[in-house]
Amino acid sequence: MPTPSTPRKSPGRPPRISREEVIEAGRRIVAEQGADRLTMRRLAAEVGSTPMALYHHVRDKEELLLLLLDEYAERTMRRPEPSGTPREQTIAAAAAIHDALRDCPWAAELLTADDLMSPTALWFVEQIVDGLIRSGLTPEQAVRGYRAIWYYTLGQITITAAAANRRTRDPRPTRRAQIFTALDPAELPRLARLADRWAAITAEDTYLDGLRALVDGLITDQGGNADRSLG
Amino acid sequence: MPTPSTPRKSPGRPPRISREEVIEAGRRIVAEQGADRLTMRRLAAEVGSTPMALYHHVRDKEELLLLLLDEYAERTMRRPEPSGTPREQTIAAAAAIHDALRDCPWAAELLTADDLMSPTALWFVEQIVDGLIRSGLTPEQAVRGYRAIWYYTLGQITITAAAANRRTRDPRPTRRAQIFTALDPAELPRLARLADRWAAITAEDTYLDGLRALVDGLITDQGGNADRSLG
DNA sequence: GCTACTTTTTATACATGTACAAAAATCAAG
DNA sequence: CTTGATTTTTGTACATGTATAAAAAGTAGC
Repeated sequence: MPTPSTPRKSPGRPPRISREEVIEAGRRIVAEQGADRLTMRRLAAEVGSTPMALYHHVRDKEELLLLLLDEYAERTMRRPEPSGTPREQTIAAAAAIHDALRDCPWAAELLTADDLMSPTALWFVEQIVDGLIRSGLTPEQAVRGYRAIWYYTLGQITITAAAANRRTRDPRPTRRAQIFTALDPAELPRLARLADRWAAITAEDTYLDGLRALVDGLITDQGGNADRSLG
Repeated sequence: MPTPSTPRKSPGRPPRISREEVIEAGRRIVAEQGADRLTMRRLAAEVGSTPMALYHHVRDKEELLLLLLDEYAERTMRRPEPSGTPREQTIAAAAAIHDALRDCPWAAELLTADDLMSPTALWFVEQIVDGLIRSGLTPEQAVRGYRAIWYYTLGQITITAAAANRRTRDPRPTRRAQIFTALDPAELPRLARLADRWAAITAEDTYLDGLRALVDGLITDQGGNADRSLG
């Protein structure tokens, strides 16, 4: 962490690359070649240095990707105008996070690690929590509710991203297909009857339906005195 | 896939190791040394063979882990006696899956890939779907509801497992801590006011609360004619 | 110039999953 | 016994993140 408080030249070997340079080069590689082509060696070549030199400017590859994600969020996430009930505000904010992540599939596994998002995305978290509080939850309940929404959202992103990956990279029949064709109707009647429709149903994008159900459940389960006016 | 339909000896070089041997050795390594010590090279040494020989018996490491997970589920998951409303049945089945995965942290990232669980666990899926249908949902709605529950459950497991990993391996302060101490109360009033309680609240295990909310929301959102009798 | 100290860069090394190709070990046919 | 076909095993190689230690390049004090 170079402290430029004093403009005096700092001791030590002068850096040939900067943190900003590294991040910028990473952004370029991801944009031009895709996130899976971003390796520390390629990145080093891009900035004209060696792999290990990068580690003096970013802690590890994960931190670099989180920084890229911050930039991405700041560039693309737009705040919706405030309108609708608190419930709708919560749903809109969660959906905005979901949409941003859906278009950025390499981000999913990152966010399982650090549980919060970029500074930019915190505004959306605020909207979710605020909507829940104005729906009648206590602040503590609202935070727990936000966590539930976050679990649901990240789970959906992770699973559908992985499924898409699987389809493009490996056309072999999935285990699900094999198992579902051989279900015992006596043991598992519901699943057996649904077997042929299962693939189609699970291929739908039902994020919003589940999100609405979850938010409704959170509001009615834990907040009796909901403020349903527009505030 | 050796087809033992005809007991006649098959041509080709006779195998020195079997699929079952590989799986058993894998189980042993995971039990004695932990899942992160299970590498293809160690496994090969354990069965007295070479790494690449394993690939004639399992497709890749992921398939091996899925097989181990099947075994684990079969060994540990116990069916609860059928009691309670359909709603409670759904919740109990989901909670059973959750508990099994919580005690098996290496499984989480696996299941983001293949969207279904072991044959043993399918019984619990049946219970979830059945409970939703008996609560008034159509079969299609019930499958979508199950998916929502699955997203929520896997998201919760993944995130809390990753957080635990982080804490044990890297005591550096998380980004969340740094960001939350410097929140602007004018921009993000709710979060600023909650900042000091945030860590404690998000450390709680609130899986069941969220699950109940989600199931309630699924039932009341989409099924008006719920069967609330015991059936 | 020389020494101590600090910061950045470089070189080397390891563990990992697994692609690829060659080799080995069996059976059936001639 | 030889030849081919088939299956399993083995050996080699690569790409990856990153640990570790050494080297390089500067400043400050002498």
